[in-house]
Amino acid sequence: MSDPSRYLPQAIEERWQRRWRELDLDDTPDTGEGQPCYALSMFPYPSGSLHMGHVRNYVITDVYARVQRMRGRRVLHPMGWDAFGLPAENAAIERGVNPADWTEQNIAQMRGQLQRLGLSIDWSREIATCHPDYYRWTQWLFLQFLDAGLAYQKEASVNWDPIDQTVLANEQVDGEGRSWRSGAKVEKRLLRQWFLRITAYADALVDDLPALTGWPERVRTMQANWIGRSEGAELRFAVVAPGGSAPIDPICVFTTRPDTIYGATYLVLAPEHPLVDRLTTPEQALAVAAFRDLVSGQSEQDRTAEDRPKRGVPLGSQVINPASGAEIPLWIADYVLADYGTGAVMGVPAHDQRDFLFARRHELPIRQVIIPEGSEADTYLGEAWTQEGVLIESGPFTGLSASEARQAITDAATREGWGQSRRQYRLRDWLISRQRYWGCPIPVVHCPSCGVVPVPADQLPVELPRDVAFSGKGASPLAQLEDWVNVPCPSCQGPARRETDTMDTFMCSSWYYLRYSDPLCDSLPFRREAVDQWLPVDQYVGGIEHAILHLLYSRFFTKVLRDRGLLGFDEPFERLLTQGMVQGITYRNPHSGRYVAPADVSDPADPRDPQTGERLEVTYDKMSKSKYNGVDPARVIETYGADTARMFILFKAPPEKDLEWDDADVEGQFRFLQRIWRLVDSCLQRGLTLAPVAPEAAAPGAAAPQSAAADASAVVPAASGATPAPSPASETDRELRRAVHGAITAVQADLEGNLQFNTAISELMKLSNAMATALEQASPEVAREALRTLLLLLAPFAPHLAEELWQKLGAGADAGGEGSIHRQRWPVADPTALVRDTIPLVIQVKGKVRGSLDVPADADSATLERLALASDIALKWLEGQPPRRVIVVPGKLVNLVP
RNA sequence: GGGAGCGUGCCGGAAUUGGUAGACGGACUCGACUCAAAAUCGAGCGCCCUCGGGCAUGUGGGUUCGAGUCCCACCGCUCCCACCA
Repeated sequence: MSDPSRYLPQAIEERWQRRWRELDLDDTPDTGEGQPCYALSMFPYPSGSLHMGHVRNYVITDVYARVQRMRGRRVLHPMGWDAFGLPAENAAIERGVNPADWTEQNIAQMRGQLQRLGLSIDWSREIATCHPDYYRWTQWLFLQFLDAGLAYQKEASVNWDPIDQTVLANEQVDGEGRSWRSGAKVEKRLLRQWFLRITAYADALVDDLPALTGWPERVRTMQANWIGRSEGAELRFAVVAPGGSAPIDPICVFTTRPDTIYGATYLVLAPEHPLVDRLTTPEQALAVAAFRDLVSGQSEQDRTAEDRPKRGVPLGSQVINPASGAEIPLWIADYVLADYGTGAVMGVPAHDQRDFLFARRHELPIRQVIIPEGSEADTYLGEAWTQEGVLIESGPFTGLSASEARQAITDAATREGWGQSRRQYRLRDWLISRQRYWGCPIPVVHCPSCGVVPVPADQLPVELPRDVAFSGKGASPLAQLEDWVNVPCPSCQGPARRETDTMDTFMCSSWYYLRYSDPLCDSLPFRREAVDQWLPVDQYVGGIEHAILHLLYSRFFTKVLRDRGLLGFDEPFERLLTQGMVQGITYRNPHSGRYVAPADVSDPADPRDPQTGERLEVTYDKMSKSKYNGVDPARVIETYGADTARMFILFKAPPEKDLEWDDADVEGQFRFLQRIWRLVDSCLQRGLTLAPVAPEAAAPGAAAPQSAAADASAVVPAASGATPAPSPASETDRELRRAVHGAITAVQADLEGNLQFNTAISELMKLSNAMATALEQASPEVAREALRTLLLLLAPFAPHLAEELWQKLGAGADAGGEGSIHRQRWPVADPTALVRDTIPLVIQVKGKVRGSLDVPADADSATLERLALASDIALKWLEGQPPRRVIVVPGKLVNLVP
């Protein structure tokens, strides 16, 4: 028989998980009392195994959800699967398994692993993006975009991932030109692709960022940078038509510095600019062709490196500077990008460093038109002057400040018809088509006579055919399926072909949080009343890697659907927590660069390479197979239990910081739970138990509705469900009650605003330490109050242990689940318990702490000053001199300044 | 180059937002229990010291009765963007 005095998590966790499921404890109350609260984790890709990053993510959300439930709110806490994607297709190619089957198996396995963590998830709302009853609505939403003119096809130079054999969106290529998934260097290809017009919402996406005060500043800045709005002007330069040829439209440039127009001494086009051929003179044709060949052979990476020499060739034609009237030469250069602005730049060497370098290299004139205030024009410029200043040599604008001139010149251009102000964005439209099988089919048909025809809504979903041949090469496997591809046109019934590209999986994940509000709805993606009840998400938790990708796309979707009248809010996620990485201890031989598995390191205090005996370098790194530094959550749960894993991951670091996984620390966390177990056990041995709570006082929603006052402040007199305040007799009782109610106040503060689980748990430790010494001397009522409170505060963090001890102590009259600790109300602090008769008053002399004095808690400033001056401390440090100044901070300190 | 953030014991990290720096935990040391080990319990744990104290929150300055917290400069680290005109 197992020793009842020992904490054996394995013996209790599964039992409670089963019991809670029977009681439907985690069901979402769609109606009833209490404010709705939506707690959401970013849903996982079903890779087949849960890793520590998942555990951290879901535990954070779970604790949040559990606390909100105990505080009387109706909580939606769902889970689902971001189930389309390449790994399934690759498994099909490599091992011949069907992607759908592979995905289903992985989901089943991961669902089991999640359930072992004791997460309070409403599994009845589970979704998977690869199920037809989900992707039917992804397709329906795509058609909404199409209908709104926000989805279109165009031929464009796009990012091609040579490993995954598909195109990618700009957001999915990192700063080094690598695919976010495969890590391959992407290539540029000219292809006809589907885009969503996210740029139409660029202003809204930027302008609404400041209002997202519940988001980390960092994420907001990243999004603003990514959208990259800049204000400037579009200016038109007339072309001096090459001898006798037909007149050519003026060339547009975008500039943020119209004030420097008089300094424009040449104009550059991107080598790919469509006008290049027409503007090249016969003498320059060879040179231009050669240069364009050179550029097209370069990778994006080589081309955009900042420190490269700026190469280019003149086209032979001239344009007219619209402000000065000067004829200036036209060039092409590799430092001008075809897909930003107009693909054309006015060259102002004196006031743009790139233009400066280009002009020097190609001996183009450098004309200074802005000088620092109070200085004179330099005869020799060492570099471009890019800051503010005063205009010179600028016709009627000479003498204006640069900022005045920006406005004045733009106004003049508008008046005279050679330009106007313009906003430019770095953001490009979102490329959503993928040449892969395992994704949501794009629901359109290409008809030779009708063009692009949407599949009618009543024919959705366009289902993925199950049996296809996976080659992994070239076009989507769907294109090979003649039976599937050839369909009658929905419009004219003539022969037509289905679109064979599928959607970027980020399309599926851009609206899943909306579906959870109404997961079974089969007439719409969701009903307006359901989505408006639960959304926006109160607390969203996920990794920083989605700071731009998923979070930007989801904001875009929300705004479009709002404009279509499908929902009634502007932003999907009210508060966002970006949790840090979980890192594993990593051993590396600094000479060979080889990684060594922790299991092969015999002495962690002096880690040596088992082969060479060399000293190993120790770091904490993102867990990965190649570094042998992964920690398997299943193993941790088996060894220590889910409660320990949950507590550890929350305690070890603040949630948004990276967390260094260390088995020794996990051990320490287990010891804490064991101490609580023994604490309760010793109470039971002495016959101390808790009385069952009356069900009507316990059930959330059934109890008095959570009032605004109770929500806003922890420090209100005990409400329903709380024990009547015992009248403590002894000093021990008073101290214990102070510890208990101090803990309630502190934990409450840590869970409000910023979620500081680490300090909340340390408060629980302090309380349990205080109870360990005081419980036996305390009166039974006070001891019971302490026990009850400790377990209630512990319940969201260690749900199984808290429930087990709650029941052992007899607090749950477990009928219909009302007696579960997870149906109890969150404790409310009693402010009178925190009151003390005397407080320690710090005595400072000249700002240095010299001691402290016990003084009556309610003493006024004058009394405090008198007490301080009369103290031994003052006597000693003032050496009889009266202080020049006395600063009294009531309740805190007295500072004597001699 | 532009932007955001960070720097506190051996380590992870606290510090009511200007009021006793180092909460809580880990590691470590000593002690109790034990034949022994583990577990558990108790004590210690920033540095220096002549035991009165002195010095300490990356460095240097400033504001203040009082600065980890505010201001200026510098050093170092992390992340994002970057030939974006």
